[in-house]
Amino acid sequence: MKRTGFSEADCPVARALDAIGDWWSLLIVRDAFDGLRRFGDFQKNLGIAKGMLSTRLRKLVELDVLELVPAADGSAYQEYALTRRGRDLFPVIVGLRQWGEAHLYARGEAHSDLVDQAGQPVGQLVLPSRTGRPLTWSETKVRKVGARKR
Amino acid sequence: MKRTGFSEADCPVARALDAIGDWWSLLIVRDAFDGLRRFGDFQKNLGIAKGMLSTRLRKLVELDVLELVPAADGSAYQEYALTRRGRDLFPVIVGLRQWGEAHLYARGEAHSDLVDQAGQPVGQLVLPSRTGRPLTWSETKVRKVGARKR
DNA sequence: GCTGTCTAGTCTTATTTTAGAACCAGATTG
DNA sequence: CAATCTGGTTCTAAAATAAGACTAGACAGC
Repeated sequence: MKRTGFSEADCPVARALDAIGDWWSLLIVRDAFDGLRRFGDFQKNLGIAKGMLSTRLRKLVELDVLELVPAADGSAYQEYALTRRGRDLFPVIVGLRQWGEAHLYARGEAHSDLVDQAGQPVGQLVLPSRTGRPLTWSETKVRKVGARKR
Repeated sequence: MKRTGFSEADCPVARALDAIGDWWSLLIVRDAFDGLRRFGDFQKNLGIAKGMLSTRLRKLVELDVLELVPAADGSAYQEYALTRRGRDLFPVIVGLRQWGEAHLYARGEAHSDLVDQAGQPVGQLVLPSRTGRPLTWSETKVRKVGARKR
């Protein structure tokens, strides 16, 4: 049957997942953060079928997460570049990275790592309160503002 | 063909998406953060097919994101509770929520909102450097430590 | 400026996943 | 102790995915 959609949901989490919550989209965005920009580069790096990649890139462009720009090397080809909206996914990617790093690797198992410009490992993501105090999950709740459920 | 897997990937983002990056898992976890614990509650709230939910819950328990505990009301039923590993997904959910909120709603459109215990809206997720300075995407890079690609 | 190769796709097909409904066993309620 | 609620499992049709064959236009060498 047709896959369930959440593009109308009142919950931003549901809407976000509806937009980019499939197997490939966030991996494409991750690669874009790593500097990949060309169709062939994504295809080689991810090992994704070209048809899938084509569909996904088209959707990401439609969503204004990526945009088509003239190739940087002056050729007639085009490249996929992150938009502002795409760059705003940075915390999501980092969150997944830190969770995966913390819970999905055996001790000593090789994995890539996020570092700052000086090569120093970055800290953990922090959710600040309005006053700047770090908040944990148990100190927050979801307030329903809309009309419908959730 | 069988869906591609990334459980062996060197990149923690890929491994995390392999574990919880499907349409439903993160929505189930979101609901768990909102306090839902029973099969029927998830099923009603998400409108998910029971077969899907059953499969997803089993996988989340296997991954140790959720665990089965005796029902809080003393009945013979069981409930699904977030584990430590599940609670650590909080920043991921919040990241998706903030992105969705910022980019997927028209001005004034109703949506749910994350607030602290005093009812104050929370701030944006922050990625601090080791010294505590907030970092943007352009100030970080991925260091490859493993043997294989990415 | 012709030929071969590269890029960026589309199309086709087999297989897997999903949605939705029907069904069922054990627990709980009246 | 009969009806209903809870928490599933099983079945089927439709949709998504993977993988490879195919193609049009760009580009590079000669």
